[in-house]
Amino acid sequence: MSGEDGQRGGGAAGDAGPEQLALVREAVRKAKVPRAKPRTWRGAALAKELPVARVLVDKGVLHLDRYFDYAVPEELDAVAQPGVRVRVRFGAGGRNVRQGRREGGSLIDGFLVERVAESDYSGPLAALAQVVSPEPVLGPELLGLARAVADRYAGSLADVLQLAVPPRHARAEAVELGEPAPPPAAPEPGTWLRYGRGAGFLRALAGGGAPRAVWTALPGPEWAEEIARAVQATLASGRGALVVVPAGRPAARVDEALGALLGEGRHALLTADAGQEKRYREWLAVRRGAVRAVVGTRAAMFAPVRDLGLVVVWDDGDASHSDDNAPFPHVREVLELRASRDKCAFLLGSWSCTVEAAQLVESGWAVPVVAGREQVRAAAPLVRTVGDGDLARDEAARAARLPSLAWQVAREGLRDGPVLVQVPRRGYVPRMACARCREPARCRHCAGPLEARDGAGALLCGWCGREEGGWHCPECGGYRLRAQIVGARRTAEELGRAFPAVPVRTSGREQVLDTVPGTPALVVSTPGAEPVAEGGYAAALLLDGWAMLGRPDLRAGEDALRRWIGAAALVRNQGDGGTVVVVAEPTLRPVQALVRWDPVGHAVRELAERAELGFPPVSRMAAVSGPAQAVLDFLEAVELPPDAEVLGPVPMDAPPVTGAASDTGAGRARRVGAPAAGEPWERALIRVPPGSGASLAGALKSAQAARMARGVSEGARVRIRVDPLDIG
DNA sequence: AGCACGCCGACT
DNA sequence: GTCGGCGTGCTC
Repeated sequence: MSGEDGQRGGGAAGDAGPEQLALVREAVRKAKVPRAKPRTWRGAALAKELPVARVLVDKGVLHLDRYFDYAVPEELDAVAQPGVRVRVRFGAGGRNVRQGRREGGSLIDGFLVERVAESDYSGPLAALAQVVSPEPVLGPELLGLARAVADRYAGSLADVLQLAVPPRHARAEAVELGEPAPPPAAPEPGTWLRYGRGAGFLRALAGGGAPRAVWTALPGPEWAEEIARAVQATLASGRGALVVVPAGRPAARVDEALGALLGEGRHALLTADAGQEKRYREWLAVRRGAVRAVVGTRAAMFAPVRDLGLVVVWDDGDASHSDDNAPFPHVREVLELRASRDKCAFLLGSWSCTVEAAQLVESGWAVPVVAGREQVRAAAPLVRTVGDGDLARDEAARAARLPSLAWQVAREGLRDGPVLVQVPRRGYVPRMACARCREPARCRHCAGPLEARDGAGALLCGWCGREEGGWHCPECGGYRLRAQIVGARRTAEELGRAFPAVPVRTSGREQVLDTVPGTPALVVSTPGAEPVAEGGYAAALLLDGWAMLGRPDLRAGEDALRRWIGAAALVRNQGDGGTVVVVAEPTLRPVQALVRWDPVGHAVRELAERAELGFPPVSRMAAVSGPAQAVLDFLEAVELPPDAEVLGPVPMDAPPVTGAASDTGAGRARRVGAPAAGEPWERALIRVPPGSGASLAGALKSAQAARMARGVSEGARVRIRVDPLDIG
C-alpha cells in the first residue's frame, strides 16, 4: 500500500511536458469537467536516480506483451531492482481522471525488468504499488532466454515466464545458503571410453570448452552415470551444468549417480512433484549460485544456473519434453537456444534417435558420439521378429494371441530371470475386430489394421490408407465390428494362466513399478513404464507392434522404435542370453532398425524422407486450429511470409488422439485442442522452408495479438502451436 | 479481460 | 437537448 496516499489529496496540477499533454486533452474534451489534477506521482517523493521502472505485467495476453513504465517511489528505491516481482495498478480505470475517482485498474503482478532515467510514454505514470520481494528472480540471462523462447513459439513473454519462474514462497526465501562447494576434480572417462568421441568430449568439458554432441547411448543402466560424469567434468571447469530428463524416474537415476560421484548437497533436483516450497527453495539455491548442478524434468530447462557450461537432454523423443502449456516449448529446442545464447556445451543423449537429433548432426551443429558396431553388439540383446506371415501360419498364435516364438522365448527366459512383456496402452489405437468371433479386422490388400477414423464413418486401413467399404469377417462371416483393445491387465491374466508357477507383475498408467528383482517373473508393462530389472531381463516380448506402427502420425515409426528400444535396453546383452521378440512385420523400417540396433540409421533415413516431402523438422510448421470460421478469419488476417504455404484447413479428428500423450501416461488427460461440443473444429498447417521459422512465428504472433486486442469472442478464437506434435 | 469513450437513435 | 445502446481501443 506504500506510496498510494501521497497521490490522493488534490494539489495543483503538474506542468511538465507529458502531463501537459494529458491536461490539454482533458481540457479540450470537456470544459464542464473541472480541471482535475491528473492522477500522477508528482507530489509523492520519487527515487532520485532512475525513477522509471519498466515492468512486464504478468498477463499472458499477447497484446500486452511489452513493457509498461511506472514511477518508482522513493521508499521503494532500494528494493525496486531489476528482476524483482512487483505489483502495479493496471487497467483502463487508470485513465479516468475525474474527481473522486483516483485509482482505477486492479493490482496485478509483474516483473521489474529495468530501471531507466525517463519514460517515453507521454501520459502520467502510475507508481509501483509494491515490491513483492527483493529477490531478483528474473535475471538478464533468463529474461533473454524467455524472450527468445516466446519469439520462437509465437507466444507471450509472460506465458514463458510462468513456466520459467516458480511461484514465490516466502519461507523458502528466508533460508540462508552456504558458500558453493569448490570445483571437483575432473572425472575419469569411465564407460565413456566405449564411445568413439566420448573421452574427448569429457576432456573438452573439463577444459572449459563448449562441445555439442548427439550421443547415442548403449543399452543398459550406465547412461545415468555417464551423464553424471559429464556434469562433473563441467563443474571441474568452474562452470555449472543442467540436465533435463523426461520423468521422475530417470531424474532419480541421475540424481543418484550425481550423489555418488559428487557427494551430497552439490546438485539440486527440480521435479514437478515436489511441493511449492521445496521447489522454490531448490530453484533459489540454483539462482543464488549455492548449487551449480541441476537435474530435473522439463520445467528445469529454464533453471537459472550460474555460469552455465553444459546443458543435457536425455531421451528427447519422449513427449513429456514438450510442455503442455502455452506456448508449448520443447526441452530440446530450449536447450539448443541456451547453448547458442550462453555459448555452452550441449549434450543430447538417448538410446534411440529422433529425426531432430539426426538433423543437429547433419547440419553440423553437433557431432555424433556413438559406439562402434562391436560395442553395440556386445551390449544389445538378440532381436527376433514375428511377422504377419508367421502369425498366419501359426495356429497356436491365433488361439492364444501369442506367437509360438514368443512362447518359446518367454519359457526359456523364465528359467533364469524376469521376462518383460510390453503391451501398447489401452486405447492406444482403436483396434477393430469382429464383434462375434474377435478376429481382428484387417485390410484385404495389405493386412494392415482397419481403423474407424472419423467416428461412425468409413473404415480405413491404418497402413495403406485404403478405404474398406463392405467389411465382413473372413472367419465367421460376421459383419459387425467392435474395438478390440487388450490392455496390460488382461494380457497379464492370460500369461498368468499360461505360466502358473511364475509370479506376474504389471506396471502401467495406474501403478508404475520402479524396479523388479532378478528372479523369474513375468513383468507386463505399457511403454515407458517398464521397471528396471536387477541384472537385466532375460527376455522381452514386444506385443502388438502393428498397433504402435499404425498410428496416423508422422512420428509413428520413430516412436515405436524408441519404445521398443526403451524396453529392449533393459534386457541382458546377447552374450548373456538376452533375447527380444518383436511382433511386427520384419520388412518395416523401424523393425529392421531394431533388429540391427541402428536407431541413428533409422533417423537419418527418416530425415532424408522428411526433407524430400517438406516435412518438419526440415521445414518448420505451425498449426492453427479452432472453429472453422475462426480459422478462416485468422488465415485471412495473418500476413504470412511470402514463402509460407497453407495446408488445409481440414476438419480435425474427433476425438483427438490421446495415445500420443506422455509415455507413462501418468499425466492428466491432455487437451490436444479438443473440439468444443457440437462445434466443428478445423486445423490448418502452415509450412515455411528452413530459415523462415522466425518470420512465421512473428506473423502468427502479431495476427493473434491484433485479434485478441479486439476482444474476439470465445467461439472465434484460434489456437496456435508452433512445431505441433501430432501431424498426421 | 475489463472499462471508458464516442457516435448513433428514441425519448422528455 | 439528453439518455443510453454497443462498437473500438487502451491499459504506464
